[in-house]
Amino acid sequence: MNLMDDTNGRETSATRTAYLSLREMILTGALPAGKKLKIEELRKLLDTGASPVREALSLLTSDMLVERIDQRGFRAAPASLANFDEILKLRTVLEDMALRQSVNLATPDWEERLVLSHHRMKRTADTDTFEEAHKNFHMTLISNANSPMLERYCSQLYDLNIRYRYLAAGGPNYQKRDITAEHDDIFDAAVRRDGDAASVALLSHYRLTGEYLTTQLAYL
Amino acid sequence: MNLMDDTNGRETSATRTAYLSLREMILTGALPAGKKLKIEELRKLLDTGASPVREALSLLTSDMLVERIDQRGFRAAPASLANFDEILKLRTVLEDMALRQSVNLATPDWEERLVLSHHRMKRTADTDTFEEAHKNFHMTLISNANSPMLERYCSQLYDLNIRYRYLAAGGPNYQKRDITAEHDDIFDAAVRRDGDAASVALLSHYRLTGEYLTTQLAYL
DNA sequence: AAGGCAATAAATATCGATATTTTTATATTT
DNA sequence: AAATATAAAAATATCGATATTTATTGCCTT
Repeated sequence: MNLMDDTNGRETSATRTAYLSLREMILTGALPAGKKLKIEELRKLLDTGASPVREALSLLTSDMLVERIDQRGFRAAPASLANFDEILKLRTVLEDMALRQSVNLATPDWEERLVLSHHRMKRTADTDTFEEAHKNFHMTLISNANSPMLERYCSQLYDLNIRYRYLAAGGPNYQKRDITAEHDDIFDAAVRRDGDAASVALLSHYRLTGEYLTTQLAYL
Repeated sequence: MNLMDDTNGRETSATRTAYLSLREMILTGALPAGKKLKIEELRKLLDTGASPVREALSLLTSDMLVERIDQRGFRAAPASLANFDEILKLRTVLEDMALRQSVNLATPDWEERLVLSHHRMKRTADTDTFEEAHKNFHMTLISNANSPMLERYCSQLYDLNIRYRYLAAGGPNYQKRDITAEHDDIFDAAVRRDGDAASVALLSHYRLTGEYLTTQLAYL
């Protein structure tokens, strides 16, 4: 009964493992939007107990990636064009605020973290760790706003958006747009501490992405 | 073992009951900010099992009323002036957006719900159901924005703010300000579908409340 | 006496089993 | 044949017990 050795990947709880796996599966579409999430199924799929699965699903509810229907279990949050529009609109408002605050409070330390995250993102272009580096760059941009709740909302909305990228393309493949240049614009403005310009560049970045995804998602 | 009769208040799960109780206790300060929330204690306090308590705490994490520290349990979210300021700032931005959208999409049905919620709030002034009616009024104001996520954020932030009102006063007692007049201003502007005026009135309402609470909370 | 180590105590996380509720399938009645 | 009631099956919610992990206390060494 005590299989302590097969969990050689120490220092992590079953709940956390389940949480990360399920999150990944929902973001990438392995668990499609709207799908009923049966505890027993997931338990077998992840090879763990029912309690960690339940708790992981509860946590995903915070992230709005899972819906909980009292007494009737869980399901992957449904996707729709309306929902995508909502996410986009909230994102623009909140990230605008966050980025301006962040630039406003600029410090050498933040600047260095920004340079680093920007560099790493460029380095990982076309690799499968780009997704991670990309999020890290965007989060670093707003990480100096000194507003944990705002950052949390932005992070949440960012993740929700990822799902629509996968829905649109079946994977994180960007189109002809020069994304790199767009990122550079945001980065440059931030480093020279021009909040207005940074915000304009960021919003333009989101607007373009939004328009592209909207056409791709027309069938939703 | 089957005590089916003592749960005569049917149609509710143990988790939901625990969730509501704990939420109330945190909002009113019965469970003070920052306090460690031990499963066993709460289990006895609420006279229920450990699973519902655990799950309720997970749900409260979504509401940012409880913090979860992996492998080290839960605690009531800490309170601070900085946190209060953050809530206030986010609230003004998001409710401004929500109210404008709501007024913009005004319909007869919404108007009627608004009239009703306003009336009920005035009726319950000085009773202990005022709190509920007050929240209902504010939520009705933005309920026509057609943006579930935005509404959810606003609702969350509203609740977080309640806690600071209790922290400031030990109870929901307002001060000399003519709150009723402030509410009437918002209400009137909304009904005559003047989004700008409604937003100005609402933000003024929040700003005044914010200033009052800030002085009361100086010791935090 | 201060700092660190070991043993103990406490609390959390997880599991497996059971009770409840909801859903599905079947039969009965109009 | 359609609609409703009933029975069976499936799934969720809950419980109680156990295994792990973290925190505490006292003891030993320097």
